[in-house]
Amino acid sequence: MGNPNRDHEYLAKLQDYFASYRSLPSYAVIGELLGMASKSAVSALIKRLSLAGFVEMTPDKRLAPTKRFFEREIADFNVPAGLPAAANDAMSDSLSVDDYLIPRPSSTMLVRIKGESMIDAGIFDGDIAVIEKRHAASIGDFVLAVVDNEYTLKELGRDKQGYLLLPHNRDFQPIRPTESLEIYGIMTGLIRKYR
Amino acid sequence: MGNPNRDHEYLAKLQDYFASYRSLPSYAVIGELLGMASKSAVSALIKRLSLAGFVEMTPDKRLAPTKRFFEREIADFNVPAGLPAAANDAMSDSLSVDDYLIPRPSSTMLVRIKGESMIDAGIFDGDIAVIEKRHAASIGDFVLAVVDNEYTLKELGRDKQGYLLLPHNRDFQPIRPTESLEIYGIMTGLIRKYR
DNA sequence: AAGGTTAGTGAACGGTCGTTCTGTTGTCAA
DNA sequence: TTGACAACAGAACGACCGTTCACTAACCTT
Repeated sequence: MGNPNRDHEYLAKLQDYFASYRSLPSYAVIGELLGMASKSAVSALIKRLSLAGFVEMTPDKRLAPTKRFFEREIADFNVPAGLPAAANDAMSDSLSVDDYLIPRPSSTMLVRIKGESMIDAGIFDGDIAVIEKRHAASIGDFVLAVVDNEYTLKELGRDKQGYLLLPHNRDFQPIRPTESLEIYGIMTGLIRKYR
Repeated sequence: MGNPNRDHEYLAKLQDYFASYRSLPSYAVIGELLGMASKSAVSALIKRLSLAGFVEMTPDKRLAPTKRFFEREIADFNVPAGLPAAANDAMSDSLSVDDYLIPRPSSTMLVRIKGESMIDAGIFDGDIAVIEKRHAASIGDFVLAVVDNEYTLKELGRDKQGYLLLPHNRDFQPIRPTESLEIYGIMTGLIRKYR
């Protein structure tokens, strides 16, 4: 009957559904969604996906996605003209974007970038910076700092006279804190959305 | 009887539950969870939360959280001068970075950037591009294309002679496909990790 | 004090849930 | 060609689902 292993395709549809509704449907509806006429086929599919670690049952026996459900492959596009989609065994990395960028949620915040002072570092106006809150930083880190009562994202530098905040833009001058310099957090990631 | 408006407290428990299991339990279990003895109390609570916009029913009538369900309580630590409170506001209507960048999981892939050809667009070697697979693109889109049997990320351009692939790096020349140009997908996001 | 409002109890009920079992069909290896 | 196997169809079934209704208790107003 069926093709060899359409489970990956079925999983994709469930992922789309969950992305839309933040909930997994009943077996009957899954059947409709996937083009299956009987719930027993769905039941078997769920068992397979459960074994593969993509879904699980909550303590009260409800179907729920696992963390793995949200993982994505990162493909290198060195691949010579073969579809990178088909071969999922040789993938380098597999994780969810959240886990990748935000390993410690409780100490992490997101900050919308304003201004052009870091464009030479590939950080543009409107981008979102992932900031891990902490008060210590190393020279060379990109830091979100409070300088003279104002928040700013710059590279942390140092010279004979003390700490500096270095912009990455030829048109801007380094900032030397006159009164106070407080490190609010360091930048651990960048997020940008197009269109 | 009860205190004035414990709904906020109830919501918090549901949020915790969902964070643990990525699913909302049945009314009976919600009752246990919240210390309610009857399901009709839960039913009433769900109606209230639904009115307030924290939960909703999927098309197939299952209980599901809304985007608002995931909104973070804006922590009330003191704002000296222009605290980056605009932080969460950036992605206020999405529940996670995943959701923000990847609304349609099944047609989205992640590709590790190789090379310097797009550095003037703030896309660096080692960055991860979010690619939405599709074969049609508009002029000006950043596209992952297969040109003469090789994958490349460039801006899609056009002149009198036809389509072009434009790098964003002064040291690179535009690419004019000699044999074939196939659009593999368009770039909808960028992810970078520091350190 | 009376009356309204709101949150919750408890029981009854029809509908839907997911499981299970039997049967069918297409694929693959011997 | 045969037999094993996997994916799926279809029907039956008990359990659990969420709704509804009548009722109670605490808290407003006035």
